[in-house]
Amino acid sequence: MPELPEVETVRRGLAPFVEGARIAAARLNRPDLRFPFPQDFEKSLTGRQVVGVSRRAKYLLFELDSGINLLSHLGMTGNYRFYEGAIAEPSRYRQPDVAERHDHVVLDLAAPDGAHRTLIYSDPRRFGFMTLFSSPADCPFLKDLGPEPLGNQFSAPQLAARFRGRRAPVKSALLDQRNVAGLGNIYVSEALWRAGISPTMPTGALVDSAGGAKPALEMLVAAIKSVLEEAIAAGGSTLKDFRQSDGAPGYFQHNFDVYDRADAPCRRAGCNGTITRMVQSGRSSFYCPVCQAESG
DNA sequence: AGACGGACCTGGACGC
DNA sequence: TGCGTCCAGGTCCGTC
Repeated sequence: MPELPEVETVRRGLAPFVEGARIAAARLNRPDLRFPFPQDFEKSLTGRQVVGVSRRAKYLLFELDSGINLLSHLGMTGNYRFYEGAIAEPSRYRQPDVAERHDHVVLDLAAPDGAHRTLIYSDPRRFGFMTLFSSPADCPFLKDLGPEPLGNQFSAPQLAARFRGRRAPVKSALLDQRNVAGLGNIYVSEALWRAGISPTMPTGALVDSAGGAKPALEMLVAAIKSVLEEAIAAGGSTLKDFRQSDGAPGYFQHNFDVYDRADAPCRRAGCNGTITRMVQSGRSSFYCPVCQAESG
């Protein structure tokens, strides 16, 4: 489900619901997701106020008034839904198609005005996980992440320094969260198409002999930013089960130029190519073999 | 360094 | 209707 735009969409939906609320009770319906919940997980949450909800890469971060933070990764199928009022009073936010047997975490919240709210984490495949941390520098999931692609630290020179002399295909390098944090299989394919770069191009071919970014790398950085910004504005992409927190699907999947468009015509003006699916490192890459260059 | 397969899981789509 | 096979937005780990 979730790459950066989907996680950001979830964050924006959740923030007004949980910020300022107190966690009156935390219930786990099983001992683990992808990993076991930490010791004292419920105890660390109970009674705490949620100060804010932020995002780093594909992680949701709930800041608590104790100084402890709850880190939540949605894996492939994780999702949050919430109810105004007690759980026995389903609201319009209810998603009838979400099986309750995959509800793994239930938080009873007390809103600032005292109203009862319920936040539920559901995750059919359980590739998601939750943990607690105090300082990002000490959190193993956060400490090695590369820059946020929509932040000021992400730039062509920065990527050039990471890519210089490397022979890994650019598709793999962009999925490596140490180079840039938050891209996944969909938006990497889309950004490479926008930049006219083949997914198999060695990253070193995007760097000139002085270690600077070639024009293609400048285009790639711009393409990553534009596709992510547009996807966030569209509420993310819904392939199967992603939902915004009000239950609405994302809309950006209608704007895919290559992802899941195998055998369809390339949309680039003047290009007569056909979108092709290939497998790299066991994952699908979609690209146009005519207009996406194999070398810098 | 990096490619690859397998691992973790469930469910939907498809072919027969 | 059912069964087998393949596929899926992510990441981690071991091996060559």
